[in-house]
Amino acid sequence: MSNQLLEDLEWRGLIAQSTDRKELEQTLSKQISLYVGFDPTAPSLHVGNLVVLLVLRRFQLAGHRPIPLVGGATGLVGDPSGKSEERSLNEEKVVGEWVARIKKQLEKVIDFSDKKSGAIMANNLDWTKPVSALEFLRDIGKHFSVNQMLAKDSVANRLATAGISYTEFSYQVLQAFDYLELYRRHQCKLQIGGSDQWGNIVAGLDLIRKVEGGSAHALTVPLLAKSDGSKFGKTASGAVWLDPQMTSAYDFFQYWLNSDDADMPKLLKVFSLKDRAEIERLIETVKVNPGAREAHRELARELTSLIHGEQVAKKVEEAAKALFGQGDISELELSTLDSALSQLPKVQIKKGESFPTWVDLLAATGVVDSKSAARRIVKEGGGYLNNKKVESEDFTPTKADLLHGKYLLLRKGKRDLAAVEIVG
RNA sequence: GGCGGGUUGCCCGAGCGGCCAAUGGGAGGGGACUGUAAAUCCCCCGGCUCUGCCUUCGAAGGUUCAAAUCCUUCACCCGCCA
Repeated sequence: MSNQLLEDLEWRGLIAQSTDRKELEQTLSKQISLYVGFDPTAPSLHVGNLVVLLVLRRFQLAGHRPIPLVGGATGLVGDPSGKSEERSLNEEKVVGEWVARIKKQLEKVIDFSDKKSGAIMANNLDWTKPVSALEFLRDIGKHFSVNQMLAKDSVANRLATAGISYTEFSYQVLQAFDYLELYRRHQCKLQIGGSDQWGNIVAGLDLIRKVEGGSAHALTVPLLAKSDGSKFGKTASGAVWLDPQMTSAYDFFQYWLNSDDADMPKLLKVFSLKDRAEIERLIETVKVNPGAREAHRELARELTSLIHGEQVAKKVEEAAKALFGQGDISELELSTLDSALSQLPKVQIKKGESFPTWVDLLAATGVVDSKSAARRIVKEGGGYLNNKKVESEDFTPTKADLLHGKYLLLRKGKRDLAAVEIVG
């Protein structure tokens, strides 16, 4: 089974580098504990983090025990890997809040209830905070050669350019300490991370060998890039977050649905927990009938269900169907409309209040950033009310424009939607 | 610690006293074409009470009728020297 897991990962293109493959296979022939660390550098994880989180889930599904770790400690220090400049430190209190939020997200993907392979949540602050600086230097620091630390890519790159503080320089020691601690506490024998984490992970292996004489493994996942070379998981408005407050379930669903056809094989392999046969079938549908976007839809469904729950996923999909449907929007039933619009950004206007002008409405709902932008959009013919183009800036909607006497549907461009609701 | 170079709009990067809201590229946005895709073509891309006004060129002061452009101080970065 172990072999099968690695083979599957390989097929999915999820292995960038690993410690000795044979030994790793052997280790995986029995149930092991393995860990992945997530540093709280933001209030939420984003779809980029999801890649490695799903790999952790794949290991769990194969019978192993995952240990998702939130970096309550490492998040305070800052990982230099992949960063060209020193980062500013976040307040301890803020990081603490982020830790709590990220834990909740981890719980959505990883199963903690199962007895046999139930996950263990870890926070490196738990074992890092009690250690005094002196103890740390004597017990841990002593095992590190600065020469080797300097040779790590993450450090060397920074030395060659923007420089690095002692704080960030120490990061790899902290992460190594984590691995050692998890090895001791839970016999954790494998750490997985993005390919930029290789150096940090190996630092942990070395430490475990020196201190415990034990052997542990490393596995890294390639960093994802889109077929056009741009960074994955970024949109105009920034990263695609897992937190519904930061990226709505609707936008989350749309993100996958609108993925480039050329990226679909890769996206399916990396993000879908479906089996190989099913994924290959879906990839085939992209080739045969790309317009139907069956694969896009399936992936959007699967991931939205995973992160936002099945109920929400269904609603969001229905909303999209209704709002992008061919038919006349005014013919939608009120209940359908209620449900669909509930997923969109919305402003409310009190009954009896006069309507703002078209430009003001667009700006007020946030589909455009400012009134200037709204004017621009209208001038360019990109503003739509109830799916009909409105080209006059100071057009003012009237009651007659309301759908079911209650809603206005605003759209910018092809797919940016918002709603106005009459209340009271 | 000394000397030199740098800090420009989302990013890169021109500008080096008025013609500068600031050349160019990328990212992004709208339109056309399509499939709520890609590629391509056209257009746009600080804000507002929009023929004008306001805020931007690391920060704060100053010189000048006028500063992103000159001067002073401060902060940060990058080189070379110690």
